[in-house]
Formats: sequence, structure tokens, C-alpha cells
Amino acid sequence: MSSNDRAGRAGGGRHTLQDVAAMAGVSPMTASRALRGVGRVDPALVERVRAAAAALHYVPDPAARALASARSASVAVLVPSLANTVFVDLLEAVHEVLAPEGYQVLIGNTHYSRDEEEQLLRNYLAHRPSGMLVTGFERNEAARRLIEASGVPCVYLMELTSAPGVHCVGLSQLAAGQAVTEHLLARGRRRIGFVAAQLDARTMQRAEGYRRTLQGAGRYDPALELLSPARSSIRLGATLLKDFLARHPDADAIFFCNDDLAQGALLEALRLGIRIPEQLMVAGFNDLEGSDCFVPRLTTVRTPRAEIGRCAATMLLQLMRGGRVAQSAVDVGFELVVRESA
Amino acid sequence: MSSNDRAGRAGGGRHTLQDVAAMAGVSPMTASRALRGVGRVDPALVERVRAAAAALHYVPDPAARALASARSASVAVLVPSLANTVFVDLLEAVHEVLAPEGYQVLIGNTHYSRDEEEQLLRNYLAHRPSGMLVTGFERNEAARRLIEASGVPCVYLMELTSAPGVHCVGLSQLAAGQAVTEHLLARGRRRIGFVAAQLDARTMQRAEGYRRTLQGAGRYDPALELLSPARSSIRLGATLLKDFLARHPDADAIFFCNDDLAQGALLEALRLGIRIPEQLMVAGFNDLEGSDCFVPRLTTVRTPRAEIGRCAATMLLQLMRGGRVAQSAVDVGFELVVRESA
DNA sequence: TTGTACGCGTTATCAA
DNA sequence: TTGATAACGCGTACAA
Repeated sequence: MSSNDRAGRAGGGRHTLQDVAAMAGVSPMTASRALRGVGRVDPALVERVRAAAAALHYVPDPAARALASARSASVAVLVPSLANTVFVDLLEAVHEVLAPEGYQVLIGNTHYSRDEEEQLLRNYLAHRPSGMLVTGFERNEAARRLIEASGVPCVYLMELTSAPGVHCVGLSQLAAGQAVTEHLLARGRRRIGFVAAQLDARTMQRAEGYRRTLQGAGRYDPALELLSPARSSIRLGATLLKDFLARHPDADAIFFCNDDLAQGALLEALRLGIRIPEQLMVAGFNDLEGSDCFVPRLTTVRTPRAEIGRCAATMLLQLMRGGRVAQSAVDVGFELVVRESA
Repeated sequence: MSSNDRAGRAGGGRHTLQDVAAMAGVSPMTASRALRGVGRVDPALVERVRAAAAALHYVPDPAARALASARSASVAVLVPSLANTVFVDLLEAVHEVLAPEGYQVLIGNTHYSRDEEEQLLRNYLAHRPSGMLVTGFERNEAARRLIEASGVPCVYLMELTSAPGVHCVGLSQLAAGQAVTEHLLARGRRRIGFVAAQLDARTMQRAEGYRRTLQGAGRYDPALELLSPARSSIRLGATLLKDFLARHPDADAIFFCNDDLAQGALLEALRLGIRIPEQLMVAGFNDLEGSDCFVPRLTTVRTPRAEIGRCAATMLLQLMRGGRVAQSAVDVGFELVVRESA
């Protein structure tokens, strides 16, 4: 056992930068620089240090790094849910961009709760992340201040704002809501309902798009809105369809705020013998997994969440590097996917 | 500006334990103990320290903590996918148990890849987590050694083993596969197919249950197995049903390894005019969201993943506290849910 | 019960 | 280009 043997230490016998430096015959500082590729270091030394690090299976200690540099190589991503696959797709894309750059992606699920979001923000900020990605603009004052005061680069997801200096990547939920409603009108429908759950900010923006369009066409009837604060699900969609039809047997179309609700409605319609789209048109939102297989195939709006993730992560990367971005607000758009149900 | 003003420091002006101690008129060590609730500290001092911490909005620095104690208050959880809601449910339950105890849950998605799992393990282990939760027992040798050598308490999820000293919470996938097949046999079916995707370890254990049962009944025909390595999805289920029926128009039942495949098959059957269950019985697995709404309602196996998450997290909690657990392998069981499709 | 001394592994800073 | 020194903020070990 050499005097450098570190077995038994708290570190569990892991090698440190000091060991690497010693083996390479340089100072720890040079080893640090060589490994990180910063500053000017003699290429020959870089090679020796790299070899030593590899030989010792050296792995930098993130805690020591964070303590010394006051920054951790992590990015916190706050999403409201993992049950809605929209956010799983988004996280996937974020991870694909950030992981290769050496960032650890911390997933935070707010469960659509302002308080939970604030709590997560406090926790994650304590880790001094290099950057953050948060969903939407709706949050409590404390959370807003935490983001602001932290000075940590932040990109907002899913929605858009024209506020200057705010970085965001998303789409106009309002315009998308209008597009769906206009489509239904163009199909000749006159009693168009809006059925929603969860009632988060984006859902309400779609509702607003629905309202404006119908008001513009002189067809708006507030009674045709069915809003449930419950969690969105296929089962709830089935239930809401029945509730809605019980109150409005004369409706000729329904715009559901999310595909899971619409899918449940399609199944329930099948069960009730309601002919879709002849008797009732059904449109959804988000083009979730399976929507193109339902009977009939669901007309919906494709939201490019993977692109949102990629784009936001790329933008954040630039901000974390201290750079400026060409466009602080990126509209990724949406696509109305007309299938059989409407 | 007092001499204690830390604004402008790397820390971003945040207060440290030292500030809290100074304000409370005690040493940093006493403040540390008071805040963590360890050791004997005069209740009056605890109160003063708490008040000071609150007044200064003190938040402990996790990096400093990890560096000093060689442990971070985090638990790494490795799951193969977030697209399969089984794992989202599981993570949810894990979080509910661990978060209140002050642990940060790090979610790692292996994408069903051995290499990615090994990479994640390396990354997370570098952070010195207090514990780990990993899915199943199938992994490469390097990953196995990493877990072993780390000395970090680990609980295995979803499957069971009788290997001594191994902590796991799950269910017998084989027994569940047998239960489904037996049910189909009991319903009088004789040409029972098995259709699967993803082909991970648990899927193959269900396949084994299917095989053994049919072999025992003298009804096993290898040709009736359709295995696809592709990612499981509703769309794939629809496709596989067609493929399967093209080859085996005489089959009278199909056991799908996961509900999403079965759901897709149900939709495709509707489209093709195949009567379920009269003409063909369909059974799924996992009782995913919506399965009780499909037409016809899907017969499946309910797997208590929330309970797996809760139980595994609770077990891990004990291990992290240095305790022993009563039972190192917990079988949470499963429940055959007979609905209309089989 | 409280406090002192020190080290955790790394990077910033400045000097050489 | 390289290295010595001093933090970073906290907990462990031991002394009082």
C-alpha cells in the first residue's frame, strides 16, 4: 500500500484530482485545466494528464466542483405533469440536447401546483443550476422573484410572450384554439361545445381562442362550455361526453382541450351509438399517441413539443455560455391534423 | 454595509451557516446541529438558531454538505422509460415517500439500453447518492459492479429474486403471465397467441408464464408467438394484430404483453369487424389508463406499481438509515381484472 | 452541551 | 504556460 492509498477515506477510495496530478507529474491546477480544456496548457501535458485520469478511472466530484465554482453542471426543468405525454416528449428532447454537453437534467414535476413549483424552485436553486427551463408564465409571485433574483438563465416553455428580454419557446395556444374552432365552423357546425379539464393556463388560452372565434361568427353560447378542474384522462373524457350531451343534445361538435379527453369521448360515443362525425364532430388537441388509431381517427392539433424541447435547450445553452440569442421568443407553430372525427 | 456583507461573492450574496450562527450568537457547529436536529442542543439555542435561519432565509448549500459528509441527500431512480405510464406511476409514489424525508429524487431514463444505464449509473454515483432504486435485474456486468462497489443501498424494482441479501420489491411476472393464460384456457380457448413488443426482461418472463401454461395443457405452439423488438405503442398493437391474424386466422385468443398493444388491437378489431371476445379474446397487461373504457373493456392484469414505489422507497429509507429490513424481498402480487374482452 | 481545528475535492486568483 | 495559495460552506472528530 502506498502512502497515496486513499482506501478507507470518506470518498470510498476514489481517486482525486490530486492523484491524477501526481501521476502526471503536474500540479492539481494544471491537471484541472487540462481536463476541462480551459486556459492554455501544453498539449503534451494535457495528454499526460488525460492518460493519468484514464488510468486511475478518475471521476470529478460534482460537489467539490459546485462548491468551488458556485455552479453545478445541471439544468432544472419544471413541468406540470408526467402523465401527459406532451411533457415526456419535451423532456426527452431537452435531454438529448443537454446531456451530450455534460449537463445533468433535473426533472421537477409541479403537479400543476403553484406551491409545489415554488418549493421545487427553492430546492433546485439551492443546487445552483447552470440554467432552468420552466413551463408557461403562470406562477406565484414568490416563484417569479426566485427565478428573477437567482440570476440563473431561464427559458420558458410552451407559451409565448412579447415581453422584452424574456426567453421563450412555444406556440400560440390561442391561435391553435381558434384554428380548431374555425375548422369546425368551416365544416358547417353551429352548436360547437368546448370541453376541458385540468384548466391550466394553456387550456384556458385555447378556450379563449374558441370563444373569440365563435363570438366573431355570432355563434358563441357560454352554456356550451364544460370545464372540469379534475385531472385530464380518457375516463374523464367519457364521463364529460355523457354530461355534455345530457345538457346539450342539440350540440353538433365538441372541441376537447386534450386528446385523452377526446379519446375517451370517442369510446363513449361508440358505446352510446352516437355516429361520429355525422351526428357529432369531435376534435382534440396535442395529437397524442394513439389518436391516429381511434375509431374514427381523431382530428386534432399537432404540437411540436420535441421541437420546443430541442429549441429551448439550444437557446439555454447559448445563454449559459454567456451569449446572446438571435430571437428571444421562438414560435414553433402548430398543425391542424384533419382526420375522420371532424 | 457591514463587514459581514457577502454580496458580490461567488455565492450570490446568499447567507451561510456562519451568518446564522453569528446572528444566533453560537458557533457554526451548534447552528449546524440545531438545524439538522442531531446531537444534544439546548432547546433555547435551537429556537434562536431556527429564528436566525428563518430571518436570513438561510438555505443550506447541498454541495458543501455533500463535500463535507461524502453523501448527498439524493436518491437515484433508474427506469427504462417514461412513455410507459407504469414507471411514471412508480416514480410518483417514490417521490411521495422520499421528498418529505428531505431526499431529492433523481430520475434516470435508461431507454431500455444497457449502455445508457451504465452511463447513468456512473453519473449518478459520482454524486454520492444516499440510495438507489433500479428497475429489474438485467444489466451489464459493468453496471452490476458499479452498484456493488459503490456500497450505496439499492432496492430493485418490479421483479423478484430469491438471491439472499438482495433487496427487491415487485411481483412474479411469470406467475402473472400464467394467470392470464390460464384464464384464457378456462374460457375455453385453444389457439392462444402471445404478442409482445419491447422484449425487456419482464415481458419475456410473462412469455415464459404463457409458454409453461400452454405446455402444461398440451396447447403450446411456438408459431403463435409474435415478438417485436420495437417500442410498444397503440399503433404497433394495431399493426401486430393484423400481422398475427394474417398468419393465424384460426387463433381464438391473444395475450398482449402490455395494454397499449392490446388497446391498439381492440381498435383495429373494431375497424376490421372482428368481434371481441366472441371471435377472438384479447387480454392485456398492466391495466393502463383507459383500458376500462375501451370497446369492449379490456381484460388485463393490474400491477400495483404505486405500491411497488411506496414499498421500495420505504425499504430504502430504512437501509439508508443503516437499519435492517424485515423482509428483503417483497412480493406485491397482481390482480387479474376480468372485463369484457376475455 | 458547546466549541475548535481541520479536511472534503475542486477552482479562482494572482504570482512566477 | 504553470503553480502556490486561498477560499467555497459545511460536517467529522475530538477537546473542553
